[in-house]
Amino acid sequence: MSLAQIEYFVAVAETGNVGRAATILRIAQPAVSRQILRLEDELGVPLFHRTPRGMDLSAAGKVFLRRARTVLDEVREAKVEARSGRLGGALLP
Amino acid sequence: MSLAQIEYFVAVAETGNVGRAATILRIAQPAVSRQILRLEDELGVPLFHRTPRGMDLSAAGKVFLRRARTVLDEVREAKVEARSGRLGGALLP
DNA sequence: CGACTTTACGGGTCGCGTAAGTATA
DNA sequence: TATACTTACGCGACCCGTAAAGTCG
Repeated sequence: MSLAQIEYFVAVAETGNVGRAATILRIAQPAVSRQILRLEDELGVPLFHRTPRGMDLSAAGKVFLRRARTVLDEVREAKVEARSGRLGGALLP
Repeated sequence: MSLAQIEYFVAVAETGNVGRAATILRIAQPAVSRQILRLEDELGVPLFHRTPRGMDLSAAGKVFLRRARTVLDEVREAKVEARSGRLGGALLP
């Protein structure tokens, strides 16, 4: 699993559409489709139900989405905090 | 930034030693050293102080370590939850 | 039929491992 | 000189983009 896969997954989940997610991510549709498939393969669970109109989150997908967002948020915060030297909520001597 | 870089960073932070971290990670030392350098370069902040006896966390490194552990924990939980189909704290019909 | 997703294929990039180099007490 | 980190180099794997194929209401 990679951070890129998690980003792609969130984008597809939010748009319900691989093509639209790809546009937002500024990459081609097959790249997004492949990484979603690879992610599902690694997890062993489908994250979406495929319909002729797009992608619909499965039960496992809904669960995964929460964690995926948390991961991306934490990564963003980690970057900001490390760069600014700010402490993360705890006081260290 | 990649999940591998975060894993390597945590391993080095916990061992205080690139070589030992590499052994734990079952990869060669240069691989670990390079990813740490690349991570520091991306953040623009040194995460460790280099000493003749190993690597010592910098202030930024200590801050980053908290977030790094959270990220890895969330990723682990995401996998487990998605595979088991368990809900993440919310009740859905 | 129509919109969407998936597979095939070629090229560029990234990461690892081995080996050599650098630095400090 | 001993220990640990860093750079050089060659190779394999991964990812992307374009193009073609498959799927389902």
